Amino acid sequence: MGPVRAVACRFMEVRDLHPWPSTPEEAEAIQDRLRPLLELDVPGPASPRTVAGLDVSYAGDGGGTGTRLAAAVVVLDAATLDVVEESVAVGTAAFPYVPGLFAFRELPTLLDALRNLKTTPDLLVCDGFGVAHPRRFGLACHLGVLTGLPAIGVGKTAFVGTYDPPGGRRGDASPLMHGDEEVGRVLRTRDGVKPVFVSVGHRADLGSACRTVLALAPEYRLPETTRRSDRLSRDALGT
DNA sequence: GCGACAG
DNA sequence: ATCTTGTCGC
Repeated sequence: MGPVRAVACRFMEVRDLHPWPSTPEEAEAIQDRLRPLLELDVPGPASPRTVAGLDVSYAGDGGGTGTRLAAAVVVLDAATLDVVEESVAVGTAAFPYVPGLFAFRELPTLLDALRNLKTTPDLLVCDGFGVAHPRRFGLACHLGVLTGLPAIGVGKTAFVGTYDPPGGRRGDASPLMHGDEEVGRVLRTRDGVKPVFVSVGHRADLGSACRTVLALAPEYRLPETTRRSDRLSRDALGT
């Protein structure tokens, strides 16, 4: 029983705990039920050897249910940024787009892509947020709990929270505050370029998450993990 | 009450 | 997310 099973079994186990939601109320209830399973106070992967980037592309309108989509996972060697493994899965949007319930749209197809992986990555880098979420349970949290793997989120725009603009140089960061809690960090990955929003999802700490994101983004604003998975998912749609 | 709101 | 032209800059 190899790594493939480790991911697949984890998903099956959790999926059996609840039916797929058909209403926003049911979806919120699932988030509330899974949130206690989060492990947030553990030191994140200090130096992950392999890091998986996940992203989804849509064909046509990306608002409703049933839209065709492609989910891609690209595993990189964290030290060299070389591609270790790739996986793509096509499917349909499993839920309408509702801010705060975004994960339910692409989760099934993302898990399909993860299931086909032979590698068990040391860290999942998701497109979106972790605990920087209205109910502290964004996509990175959901994926982390379902797979049992350390997971973080990297968002391109703010969702919840307030912050002061970080310094203008690469590496500068400022806390993303929600109430009196630091739910994430606004991190500048390139001099003079719009920062990204990093938050923890599962089994990771914010400091390690930011260091890893910086290491993954030596040249461009977005980490190579998301750039690679974005390209792969786009290609899979044929467009 | 009204608007804003990850991808 | 996706629909889209040209344009400024490294």
